[in-house]
Amino acid sequence: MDERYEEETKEKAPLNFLERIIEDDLNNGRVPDNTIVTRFPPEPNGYLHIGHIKSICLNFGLAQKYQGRCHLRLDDTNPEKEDVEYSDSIKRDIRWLGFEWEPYEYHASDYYGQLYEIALQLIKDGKAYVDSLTGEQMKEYRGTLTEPGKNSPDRERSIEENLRLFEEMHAGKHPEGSYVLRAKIDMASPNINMRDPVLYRIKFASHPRTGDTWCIYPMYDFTHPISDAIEGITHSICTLEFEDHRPAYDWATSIDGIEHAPHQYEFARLNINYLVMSKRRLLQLVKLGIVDGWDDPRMPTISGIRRRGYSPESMKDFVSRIGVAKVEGVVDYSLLEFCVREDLNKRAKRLMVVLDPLKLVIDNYPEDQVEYFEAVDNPEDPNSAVHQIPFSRELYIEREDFMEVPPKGYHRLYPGNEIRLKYAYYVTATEVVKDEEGTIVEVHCTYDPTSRGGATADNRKVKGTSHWVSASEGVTIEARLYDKLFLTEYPGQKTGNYLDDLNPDSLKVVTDAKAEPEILKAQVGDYLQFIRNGYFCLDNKTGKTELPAFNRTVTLKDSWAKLKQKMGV
RNA sequence: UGGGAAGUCGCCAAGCGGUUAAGGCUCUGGUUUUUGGUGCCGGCAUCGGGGGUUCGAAUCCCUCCUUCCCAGCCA
Repeated sequence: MDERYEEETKEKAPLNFLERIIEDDLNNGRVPDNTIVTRFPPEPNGYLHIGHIKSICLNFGLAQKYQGRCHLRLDDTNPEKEDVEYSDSIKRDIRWLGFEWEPYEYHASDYYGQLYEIALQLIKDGKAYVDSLTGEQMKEYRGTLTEPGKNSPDRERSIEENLRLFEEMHAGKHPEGSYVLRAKIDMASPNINMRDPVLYRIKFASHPRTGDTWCIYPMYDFTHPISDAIEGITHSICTLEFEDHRPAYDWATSIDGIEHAPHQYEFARLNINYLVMSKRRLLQLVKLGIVDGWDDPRMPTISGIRRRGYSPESMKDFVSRIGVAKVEGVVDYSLLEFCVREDLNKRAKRLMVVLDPLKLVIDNYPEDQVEYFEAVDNPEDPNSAVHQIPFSRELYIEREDFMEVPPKGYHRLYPGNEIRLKYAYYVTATEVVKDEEGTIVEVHCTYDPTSRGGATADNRKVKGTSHWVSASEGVTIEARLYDKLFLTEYPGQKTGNYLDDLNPDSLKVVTDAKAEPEILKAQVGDYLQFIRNGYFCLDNKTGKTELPAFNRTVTLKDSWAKLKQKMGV
């Protein structure tokens, strides 16, 4: 009825700058076959981390949105650092996120032959030369940020000589470091990347894919743009630090004979506070044994995230919420947690698990009786299944849920107070049993048989509801309580050493948590909520050995903890 | 001091000469609740500074300031 309303609901979500470019290109016929082609080009020299998720979602997402395609290209031009172990993990991680590249899987090494031919052509055209400067000398000749560089003495070497030398490099006749092939561009360029960049270096290293076929390997600035061109990439999206390389990219895609000219666009990489993301630091955490491996649940690697219990859907949602721009910012860790909680709240099966057990004895409950209560698997789901929970005279409740002398605002169990045991009965604490040291070892209470199911006919209210586990029927599990790996927003900012900011309590292992028997049905990959404690998942490594181990994905929001802190309790 | 880029709420981020300057997270009031969870309702910025153009500027121009990236035979 209201046209304006109609229009508003039809209104498109705002486009990010890349979508705008693509739509503009599409609308102006600048895209061959009207099919955009992107690529995700990781170097197989480490595990993918959460920062890569942004790039993956961008490249695959854009291709999906505009009905194009996205290639997976392993950028393997440095055999010294790369390994198939990494390639395998990269593929596993992309698939986990729900993206598929088949049949478009490529390797930069697929193009070594073509790259070599192009290099030869460049030499013949007088656009590249073999340089014998040492690394040290090259640095000197390169100049500085403010001073121009100067030409290498080899810059005017004859084409024949260059050809001969390059072929000899290829044939393995020269040792590593003796020669490189350089582009002849401009040693006085204000852009250092254009001061005759190295195209090829000699490396007598065995390549994971090409073995010992090559002893010269092409550099990124040469390989990447040409790989893009060969594959028909239309939009080559990378991070901001490559902005300075765009002229080199354009130089390479303008080489005679290269028909398709893709374009490079740069976006700001993802930064999240309280996290370290560089491959160097992640590798160090693994090597120093600070974490359990690349897939330690505290690691921001995709494999760590997966083991921690984060869902791929929540990660994609996270990426879509942070947006895409050229501003280098730092996203709040709280947004990440929000996305995980939001998704898990909708899908996690609820279970009662007591992490810090305190025995609760119901004095007026029949000694050997066991009765069952029905629990909803997921109250967020109107069609949720249900399961049964055994109840008995002796139970465990969370130690935090009882206090002998409660502070103001505490409405859990304390002497004389009545609370609800979720799904079961109302109980009132009557007596406390302590050991010699004065620690509470047992709480006694009485229950109201008419409150069966957790409500009474007189409709009287209780302020607290606790979860519980039957002492006789419950099972013991291991729970790994993960917290942030770092204590500060920007690890290392103060001392210069990020290891100084490690959180000593980033992992607490509880080996005597008590759970309702239903937990034994949990499978790897299931999303669980331990009621009032947080989201958990069965660890995907230890599986079910003696003690099933569960990893805490994230806690529930805890406004009581916040209140307590504010009151200074 | 060379080149490249960026500056809109505590954090992301829309906005593209005329809007009460979207939205999300955080924070914060209230409400619902057999999870102190969830849900629901509400609160929270004049756009890095200064000039100018214009009837009108976050949006255009000038200038200053701040931050980030670049001197691997890494990617």
